[in-house]
Amino acid sequence: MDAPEDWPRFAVTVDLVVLTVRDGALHVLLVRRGEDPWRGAWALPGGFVRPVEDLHEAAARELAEETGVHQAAGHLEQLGSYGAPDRDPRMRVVSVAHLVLAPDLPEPTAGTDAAAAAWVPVDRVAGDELAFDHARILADGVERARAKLEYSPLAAAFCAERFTVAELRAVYEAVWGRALDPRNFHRKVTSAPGLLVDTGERRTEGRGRPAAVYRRGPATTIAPPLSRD
Amino acid sequence: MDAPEDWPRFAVTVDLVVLTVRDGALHVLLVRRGEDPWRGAWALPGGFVRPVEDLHEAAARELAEETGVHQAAGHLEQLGSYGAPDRDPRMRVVSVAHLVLAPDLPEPTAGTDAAAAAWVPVDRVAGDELAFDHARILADGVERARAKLEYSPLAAAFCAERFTVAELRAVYEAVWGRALDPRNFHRKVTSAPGLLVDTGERRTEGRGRPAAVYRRGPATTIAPPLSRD
DNA sequence: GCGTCTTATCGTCGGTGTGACGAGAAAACA
DNA sequence: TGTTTTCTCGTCACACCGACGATAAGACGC
Repeated sequence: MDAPEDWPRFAVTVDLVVLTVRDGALHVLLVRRGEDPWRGAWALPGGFVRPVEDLHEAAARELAEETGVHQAAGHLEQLGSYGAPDRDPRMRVVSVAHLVLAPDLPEPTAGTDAAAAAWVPVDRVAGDELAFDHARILADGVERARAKLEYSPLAAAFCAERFTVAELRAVYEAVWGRALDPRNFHRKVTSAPGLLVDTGERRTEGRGRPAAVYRRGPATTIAPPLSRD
Repeated sequence: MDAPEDWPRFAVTVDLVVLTVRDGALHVLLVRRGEDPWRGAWALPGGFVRPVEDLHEAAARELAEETGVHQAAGHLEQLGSYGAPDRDPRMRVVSVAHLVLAPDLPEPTAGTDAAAAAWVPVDRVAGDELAFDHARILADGVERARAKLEYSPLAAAFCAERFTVAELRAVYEAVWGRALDPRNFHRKVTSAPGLLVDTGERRTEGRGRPAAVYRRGPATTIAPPLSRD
């Protein structure tokens, strides 16, 4: 099977698990499907990969097009591919899922394809109300995010460019669903080499002593890792 | 773009990074291409996904067909997808790469498609002698394997069903390319709950005191992780 | 202005895991 | 029988961790 007519034809899509932290809870960006199948159901944003673009490009493009989110501020990585033969009743589709971690954003803008888009707390998404196999993709994405916070500086992708230790801690608490000791957390992240860069700036957030404002440092891993036990 | 004629058609393949430990070194299974493009170059084994099979099934099938390796003994997981528009000059191909960790096997059996197959030490694979983007896929697979040994019981996938602590340590040393202290390694793996099950059996390997023989335990993670520093 | 509250930041302390390494156990080999 | 080799168990100093006390520095109510 080597002639161009011989290989099975697939449609290839990218689906996006876009996560953010709002009001102390992890949220995922969902769109409501306007077409069959699964018309009216919530789904992950996504779309077809174009004939001439890389998978990563396609994901970034769909992210901007369909959700108005620009990758620059956050983090985009490939999550995995899903290609069960019957996952889409119309045709054979392989979806390359991507994970996006974004700072809290004003409001989801419904894109061209989607009837509506909304941030939904991940623990309020019932598995059976998502289209296709998106419940599994979402679960894999959330688990990936939870695991990566342990040993990577990725939590900062949920924050604005300048942030305080408390804001960073709030991200961990939201993603892990668990309260962390502010003193130990402060010690760990400030002592991890290259993780945070002190801007010298201070910021007072309502009550309490003003907090130092940091930027992301050059570190690519957190050693030793934080523990989510 | 919703009619079946509208979406771009892709070929979807699975490529396999099959790793094993031989003679104290990490080896990868390569096949020599018998057809253009890249005729005569080494490549990762792989092939087209069939119209009705899941990606994981396709990887397991290609593994058995093309290399004679049966997954049962080892470990098979998805590594990631590669879909640069120009990665195959013939057509638009998205490859879903999989990572296989297998015990040392007698000899690679050249499969139907491949002119030849061979175990090659990974540190002797020159990047520019691999077909397509397989050098990058291989690098990603090796890095995934190295990282996973830290916190998962996956090293046992490189061993036979029953193995000694020294054999397990040899796997770590081969994959990480670094000598480990036998005493500290022994302490860590035997004290990690659920990692090893003592079979009661002993085995004497040439000289030295006979070693206890273990099977894999039910643990899915190693806590605390081993460190490869 | 002055206490009070709240949050940020720094320190302390006991427990635990770690790497470096010593020492004994149990085999093969000369 | 001694030597060598490898496996296995201990020891010890050190780093780190979680729990938590103490202090710093702002806002707030009066």
